[in-house]
Amino acid sequence: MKRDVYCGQVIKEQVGRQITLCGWVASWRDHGGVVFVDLRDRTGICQIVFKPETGKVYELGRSLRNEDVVVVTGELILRQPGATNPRISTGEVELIAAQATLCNKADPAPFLPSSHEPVSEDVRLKYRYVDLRRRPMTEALIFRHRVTKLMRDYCDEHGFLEIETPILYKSTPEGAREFLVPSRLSPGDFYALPQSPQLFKQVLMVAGMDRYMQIARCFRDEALRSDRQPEFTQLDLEMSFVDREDVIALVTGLIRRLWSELLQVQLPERFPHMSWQEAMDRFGVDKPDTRFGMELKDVSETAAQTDFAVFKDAVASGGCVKMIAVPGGGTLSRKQLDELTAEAKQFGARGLAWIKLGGDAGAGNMGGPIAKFISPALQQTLRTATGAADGDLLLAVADKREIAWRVLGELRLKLGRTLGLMNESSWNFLWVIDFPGFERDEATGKIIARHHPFTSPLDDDLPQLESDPLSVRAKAYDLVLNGVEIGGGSIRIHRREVQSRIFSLLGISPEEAEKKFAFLLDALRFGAPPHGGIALGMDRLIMLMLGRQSIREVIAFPKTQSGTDLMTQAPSPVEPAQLADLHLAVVGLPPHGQAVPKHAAAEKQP
RNA sequence: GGGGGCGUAGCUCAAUUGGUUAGAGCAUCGGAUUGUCGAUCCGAAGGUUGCGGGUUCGAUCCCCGUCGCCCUCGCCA
Repeated sequence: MKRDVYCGQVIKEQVGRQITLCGWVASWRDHGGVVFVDLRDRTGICQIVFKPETGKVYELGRSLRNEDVVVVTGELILRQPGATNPRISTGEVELIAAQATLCNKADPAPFLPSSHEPVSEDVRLKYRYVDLRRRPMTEALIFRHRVTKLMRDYCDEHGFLEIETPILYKSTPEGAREFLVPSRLSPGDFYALPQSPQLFKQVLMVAGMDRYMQIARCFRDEALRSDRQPEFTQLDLEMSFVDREDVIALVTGLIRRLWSELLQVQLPERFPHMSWQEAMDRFGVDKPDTRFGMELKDVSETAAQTDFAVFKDAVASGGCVKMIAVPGGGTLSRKQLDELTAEAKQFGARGLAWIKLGGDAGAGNMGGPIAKFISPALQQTLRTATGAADGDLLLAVADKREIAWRVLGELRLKLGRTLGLMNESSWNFLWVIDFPGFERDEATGKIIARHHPFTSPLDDDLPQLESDPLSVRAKAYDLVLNGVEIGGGSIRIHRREVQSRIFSLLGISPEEAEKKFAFLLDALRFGAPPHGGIALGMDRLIMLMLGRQSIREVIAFPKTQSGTDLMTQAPSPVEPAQLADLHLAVVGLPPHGQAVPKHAAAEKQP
């Protein structure tokens, strides 16, 4: 071991001692007689001074360039007064080089980790090892380590066992599209990579493990987003003999500890709970951002009395009219309103009605194309119902309930962002509970499980499972932070007859259920305790804790939006012999050897 | 699969209405410089304007195609 101390951790107490530092040249300044080198490692930076009287060591110091790797030994001294650098933690000391070894001369880096200039993301991803030397990235990985460590400690203190579950798993084509892995030993058969360890953790409860946790990798072959990767990490939990509030209390405690120890923020002992129904009615989404108001108001009754046909027809045909009041929105231009309308149409609305309060129409009046259809008395009712005043803007959607929720929910978020209504420094946690257990698939008309088919219905709603399945609520819960879903879970079904009723409701025949979930159904027969759990999205959680804009900023080696790894060039073609071993043939593409990896086509010739 | 944005030197960006030899900062290379810390000064080198085609006397600029990255809808808890 060459190193005595990390660059960022040398302290004044070590002044006068001979110490050895190892690291990368973060910057160099040659003043002819004296050369300064900033040496960087994962902890920070320490200034090295090379002086002419050291001969060869000085000459080596002069030759150092950015990102060279060196080991330097020398005396740590206090800097001269006035020569200190308050911008780095070690700015009051410096190392006078007495010996130095150049471990590896570096080629000029594609970009400099110490530069303040932003670098385009594809370049960063291609040279990720350089990118990870940048302070924000190093800090993100260190922070991530602290989060997982704390989670493991917390779970350990609460009696959880960390148990690994298989990555090579059985295909269960419910939910997201799966990644498949061909089996060499069973020609023609495939494993799937798990979307989550859901069924294994339930089986572990049947096995009597009582409390299971895992920092689990999950795989989903779906479109990517700034908050979605094809492989991502969850804190996966499952507990036996618990009910909803037990899981919620445990996770609340974990989150409070994370915020307290890693962010020095004290969160309330209990996070607000909100039913799914209330979330939709007030915010239009099942993961409300409660950092600002502008809530949805149902004005169907009033709207039906107006002379505006769109409103009357919507209500008459079983739909509704919902509004949001945009504070100060009266100043929006016609162009901006047109853009909002276009946005509304993108989310499924046929149109967007708007009313300006006061302004050109005069104090206490309403303006805009539909104002004339609303009598003064009804105008007053709308003002009261929406809480809007002169200078504000009312946006209205008249449609089916689901469309009105969606459109106004999305517009609310967009306007909240652009108008700067959100308090960026607040942490609004929220448990959303009482989700509907089932919904109707728009395309097929079939009843489908909203969460997954092993979610237990609320005991009170069980009697109406067959008569009115869409009214059945589930023992499911989501944890929402500032409008982002960071976790979700449920109490599971532990009785086989209830599971059978659910399968039958979902149109899954006993034979089909047997084929897909035999092991789980077996397990439920052989002594299943009541159990439930939750999974927290690690990547999103850490992204939010650090205030980053994308989960790629908290993942060491993320993939691009097209699922490629720019550093390793995965995925890539494989040798014909490999395919033959797996009894696979690639069809529908140019013959092997002509097929060029998509991302390689634009590569420049060397 | 649909919509949008971007692509110029190793990196970050300029380049008038389509007009002469495509510029700057940082990095790199050479030189100067004994207290800097985003060092400074002098000099040099560095370009198939992602790729292919088209329009034009002339294309970084306009058009078509294609590849890549990002955002977004669908999709996905």
